[in-house]
Amino acid sequence: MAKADSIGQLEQLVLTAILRLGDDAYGVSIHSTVEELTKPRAVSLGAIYVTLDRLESKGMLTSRLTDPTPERGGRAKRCYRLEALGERALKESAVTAKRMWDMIGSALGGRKWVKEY
Amino acid sequence: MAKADSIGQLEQLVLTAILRLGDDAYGVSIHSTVEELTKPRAVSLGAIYVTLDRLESKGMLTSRLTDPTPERGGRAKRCYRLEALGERALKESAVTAKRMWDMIGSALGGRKWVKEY
DNA sequence: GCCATTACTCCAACAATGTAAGAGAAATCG
DNA sequence: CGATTTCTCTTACATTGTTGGAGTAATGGC
Repeated sequence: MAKADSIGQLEQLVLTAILRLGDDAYGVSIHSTVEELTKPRAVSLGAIYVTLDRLESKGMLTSRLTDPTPERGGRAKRCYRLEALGERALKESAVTAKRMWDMIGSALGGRKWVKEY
Repeated sequence: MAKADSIGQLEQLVLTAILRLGDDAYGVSIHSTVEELTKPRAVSLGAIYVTLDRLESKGMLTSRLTDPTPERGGRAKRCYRLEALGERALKESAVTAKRMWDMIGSALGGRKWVKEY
C-alpha cells in the first residue's frame, strides 16, 4: 500500500458524496453529486464504480443491495455506507485541502480571486 | 493526456507552495512547504522533483538556475516560477477542494468537526 | 408475451500520478 | 585535500484516474 490511509482526489470526492447523500448513496446519485463538485469538469460513471470498488476493498465503506423501486427501469441499487476508516481518511485529506485553500488565498492577497462558486 | 488541464494532489500542493514561496521556490523549500500542508504525513524529496519535472513539461511552470549562495554547502538552486497555465489549473482545483470542504462541513452539521488545524 | 426503453452495475485495459530509495554534483570549512 | 552540507536528478514500481462498452433488471405499451 502507498502509505497509511491516504486517498486520491476522486476517492475524496466520492467519499464526500457518500457522506452527503446518507442513505441514498448509490452509483448514479454519487456520480451526480461528484460532478456537482467538479463542475464544469465531467467524470464518467465507470470511474465512479471503479473507485467505489477500491474504497470498499480498503474497508473505507460497505455496500448492500436494495430492493428495486417501482419506477420505470428502476432496478436494484447498491447502496454504500461510509465506515469509520473512510470518514477518518476523508477528514484528514479535507484538512490538507483546506490548508491549501487558505495558503492560496493569503498568497493572492486575501482578495476574492475567484468569482464563480 | 488525461483531460484538459487537471492536476493531481501532489501537483496541487507543489503549485501552491511555489505560489507562496515566490522568488525563493526551489526543490528543498518547496518540499518543506508541502510538508507543512500535509502534516503529519511526510513526502519524500524525490517525489517533489519528479512532480516538478512533470509540471514543467506541461508548461505550468518554468525554471532557471541561480548562483550559489555563500553558505556552507550552498550550491546552485533551480528556482521555479508559476506560469499562467499553472495558476489557472491551481485555482480551478482549489475551487473544487473548497466546495468539498464546504459540503463536508454542512453534512457534518456545521459544528467544528476537527480540532487540529 | 415480447420488445423497446430506462436505470443501473461492473469489467478490462491503459494513462497519469504518487512514492521510495539512492546516486551524484557542487560548494564551504578546516 | 577530505569531510560535510545542501541540493538536484534518475530509476523503478505502486497506486489512482479514466474511458468505453458489456451486461442485468425492471417497466410499460402493444
